[in-house]
Amino acid sequence: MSWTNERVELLKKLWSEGLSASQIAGELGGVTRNAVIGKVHRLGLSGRAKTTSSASKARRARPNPATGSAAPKRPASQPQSIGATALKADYTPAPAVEARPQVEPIAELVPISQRATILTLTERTCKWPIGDPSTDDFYFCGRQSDPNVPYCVHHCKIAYQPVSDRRSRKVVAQAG
DNA sequence: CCCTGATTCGC
DNA sequence: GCGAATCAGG
Repeated sequence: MSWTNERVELLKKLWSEGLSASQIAGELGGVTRNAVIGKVHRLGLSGRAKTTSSASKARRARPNPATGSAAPKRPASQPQSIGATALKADYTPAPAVEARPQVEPIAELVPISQRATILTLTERTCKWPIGDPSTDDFYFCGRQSDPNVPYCVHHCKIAYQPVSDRRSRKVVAQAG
């Protein structure tokens, strides 16, 4: 695949919305996350509003295996003011396939950076649905989970608790 | 191990 | 320009 105008526009859009490079690569198709990152840099889009995770620290790269000439290139650190585009994704995630467990108070404690959409779930991400699938406030917990279980440790506790326990837990949560 | 973005450099 | 390989970091 090549970087057509449309694909570049979509890349810009998704990148500005805060999607990760691998997620964007999945959306575009036919490219790897490396390709996406490379393109982002060539477009001068690097450095999003808030560094997603470890953006600010990685600075060194390959130690020149071929030439042996240890010539560090220019850091290329232009300020690159990014327009304050909305961080909120406006694509509508697919509705949950499985029956949706009750929304628990923990939902609001999921860090935004860890939340997942139906598109970003893997075997190792918590699939606990949060919010109403018919709205665009819907997402999945997205925390890391064991490959063998559908939920993170926290939601496993909720999902596999006896119903009576769950109720009392909820009452407490609502009261407080 | 999973993941993230950053960087270099052969093509 | 492109992107795999490689890096540093959570």
